Amino acid sequence: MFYSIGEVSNKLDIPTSTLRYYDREGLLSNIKRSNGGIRVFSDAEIATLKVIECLKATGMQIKGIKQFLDWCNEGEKTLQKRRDMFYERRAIVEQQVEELQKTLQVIQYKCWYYETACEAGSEDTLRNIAVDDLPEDVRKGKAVLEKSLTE
Amino acid sequence: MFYSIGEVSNKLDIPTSTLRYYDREGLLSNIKRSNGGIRVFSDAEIATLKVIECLKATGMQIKGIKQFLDWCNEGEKTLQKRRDMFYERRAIVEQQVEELQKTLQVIQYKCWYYETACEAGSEDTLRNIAVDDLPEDVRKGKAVLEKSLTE
DNA sequence: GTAGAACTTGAAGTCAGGTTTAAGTCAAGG
DNA sequence: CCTTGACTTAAACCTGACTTCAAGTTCTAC
Repeated sequence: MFYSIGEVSNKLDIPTSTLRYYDREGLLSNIKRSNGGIRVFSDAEIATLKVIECLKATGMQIKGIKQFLDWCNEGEKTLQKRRDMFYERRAIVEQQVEELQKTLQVIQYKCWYYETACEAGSEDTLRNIAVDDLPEDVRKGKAVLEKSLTE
Repeated sequence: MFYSIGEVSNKLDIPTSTLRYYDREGLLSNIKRSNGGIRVFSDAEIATLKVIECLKATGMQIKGIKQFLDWCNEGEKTLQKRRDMFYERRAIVEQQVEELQKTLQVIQYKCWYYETACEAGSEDTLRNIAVDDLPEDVRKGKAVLEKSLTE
């Protein structure tokens, strides 16, 4: 139920220096201290840290995460703000997934390209290759790389 | 066929300062100069910049991208290294997509949570909610957040 | 041939997100 | 009491990826 900073560090695989940094930045504003001044993490802080990790994974920066956590502390009058923030995050993450999948297609084309080149021992045969000679699944990747910019 | 740094900046939407920075870091080692010393970008550099953007999008850092471009300049003896690099990148990006989709599920749960709370005007009803009361598509997101760490 | 826009450089500055250091304090076991 | 390991702080430091600055040069159009 209660954890030291070292225990939390092990459990969540976050360096203690980072946990202290988060606290310094106001991300753990409700954390209790022992009489001696030592941080006492509870399940509430564990939950907060998981949300922090999640928001970080969406590319949100510490400032923005602090804003959200501050809203949480302000109570129910900020419910809409928090909802809107998550709606916005959802749109951003959906966009990121799309981008990443486009990137993956290019990488897949490159994998095919280099595998073919390695088999042939040279890039020569690949230089003037027709689209029809490409495997179905790597055409899009090549097209992304060659998309004209004057349009 | 040939472009000034400003034209490339417009076409690819990359600041001129960044293009100069890439050059300084050795990412455009083959770029020609005019008699006056002004950079002359050709389609080769445009292609290089698109690959740079792609690799950056996979989270690769400038150093690693330079390594790859150096291999390209070393000729066909580095074909395997380049192939292996792209194989590794593919694995990394596939992992990133997975992670991002897990994150998206959590965000979707949070969207549902706050939408429900906003409708009710309060978080009270949400506090002791049973898993069965959750819409199918947000259960996983909640589970990710609540996954125990002691296992 | 001159104005003004666009280019050049090296060096310094910025920003986010931590990490490290130094000097000290706390908690548990012998 | 004393050691040992985990904790505390403020402040300095670090890295990556740029960006900005200052001072000067080149290119383009008239």
